[in-house]
Amino acid sequence: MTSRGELEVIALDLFADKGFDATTVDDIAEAAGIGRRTFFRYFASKNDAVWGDFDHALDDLRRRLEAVPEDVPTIEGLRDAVLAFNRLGADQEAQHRARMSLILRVPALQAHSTLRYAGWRSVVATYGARRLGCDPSDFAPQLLAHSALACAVAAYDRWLEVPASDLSSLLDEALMRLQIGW
Amino acid sequence: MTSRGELEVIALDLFADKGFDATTVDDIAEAAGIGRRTFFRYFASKNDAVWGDFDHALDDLRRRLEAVPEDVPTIEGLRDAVLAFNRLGADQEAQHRARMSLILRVPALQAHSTLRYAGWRSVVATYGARRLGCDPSDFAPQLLAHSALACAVAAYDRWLEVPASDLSSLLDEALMRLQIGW
DNA sequence: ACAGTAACGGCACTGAGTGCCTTAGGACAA
DNA sequence: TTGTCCTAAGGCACTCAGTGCCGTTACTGT
Repeated sequence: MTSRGELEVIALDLFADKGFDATTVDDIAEAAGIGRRTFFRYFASKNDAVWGDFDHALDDLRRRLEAVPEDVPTIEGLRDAVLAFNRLGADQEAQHRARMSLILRVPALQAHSTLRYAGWRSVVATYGARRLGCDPSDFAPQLLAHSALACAVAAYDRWLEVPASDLSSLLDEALMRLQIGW
Repeated sequence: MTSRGELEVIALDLFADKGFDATTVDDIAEAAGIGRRTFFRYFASKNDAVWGDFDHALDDLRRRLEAVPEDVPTIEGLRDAVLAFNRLGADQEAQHRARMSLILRVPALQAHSTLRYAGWRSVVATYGARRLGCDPSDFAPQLLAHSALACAVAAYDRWLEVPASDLSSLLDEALMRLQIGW
């Protein structure tokens, strides 16, 4: 009996070892001692194994955004929430780097990430709509969500590029740009 | 003898007819009267058939950005170039809508688009670096490129969502936001 | 002990993408 | 005309992700 979390660790280890593309689902299943078919009961795709329980993590972001007081300006509240959402303990840093390096650097995962980011954008658009007094499907909150995501991804990309960099600072800098414009 | 362009038209027709996922490469090859193997000599993947000659189109954007005069503010020059790049003749509108609808609405293509967008971002980052007096790999031009792409994609998304909308106006509005901030 | 239910996983299939190798056709020199 | 070379074409066989179907195992409550 292997839990979803354990399976994720096994997969991540193999990806780190052999690379994502060179690791087959058979490899993961064999390493975990489960059937190949069972892997696909835990994860909809090989790609998804890298994302852990992202939907659950999004609940955290959603709660943080819902808790932003009305008197805090929209973008400042967004920035605070995104920074808190992406804050890591020193012990998680290496693991998170490995995970994000896969997501942002392996073409197959880079492509797949777009589908996962849609959930993130939806959460941000809902917050934006509340603050702007409109519907989440309106142009403004959608544009805000796309733009905020762009800032976050650019910050992550930079963080991976520069080993000594601080993720929080980069996110802060990027989202400050979102606020003040170019 | 079928050219790449003709093959693209055949593929797009089939995608419109049966849907992207339900159309196999075999279907396309058969409709074009070529071998399945030959299809993959024209396009690296089924996804790429939707994109036409995007690399060639990017050359156009690159030239427009290179031609932006020094005395035009960075974001204004970017906005002018992006608007011109995305200007359509009335005869191309329906076709472009169909193409972009596939790219932005079919999950497989939505995912794949990220890889194509990288080229677009690279062009914009190069422009940004020139105007900011730094390297294209620096944080600022990368952030600018990510942010500008977010605006463009959000505008396209809205354009597809609202049948009567005007793409140029939406791009203009989104890139204006990039300039003035939130 | 037994029926019901959910997880497990084997099997066979589809479809994308790839490497290898053969063949057809056009260009060109002798 | 004939031989040579080169390139586009494509057949074949393979890998691998993902899926539907179905039998089996194991755990639950009665």
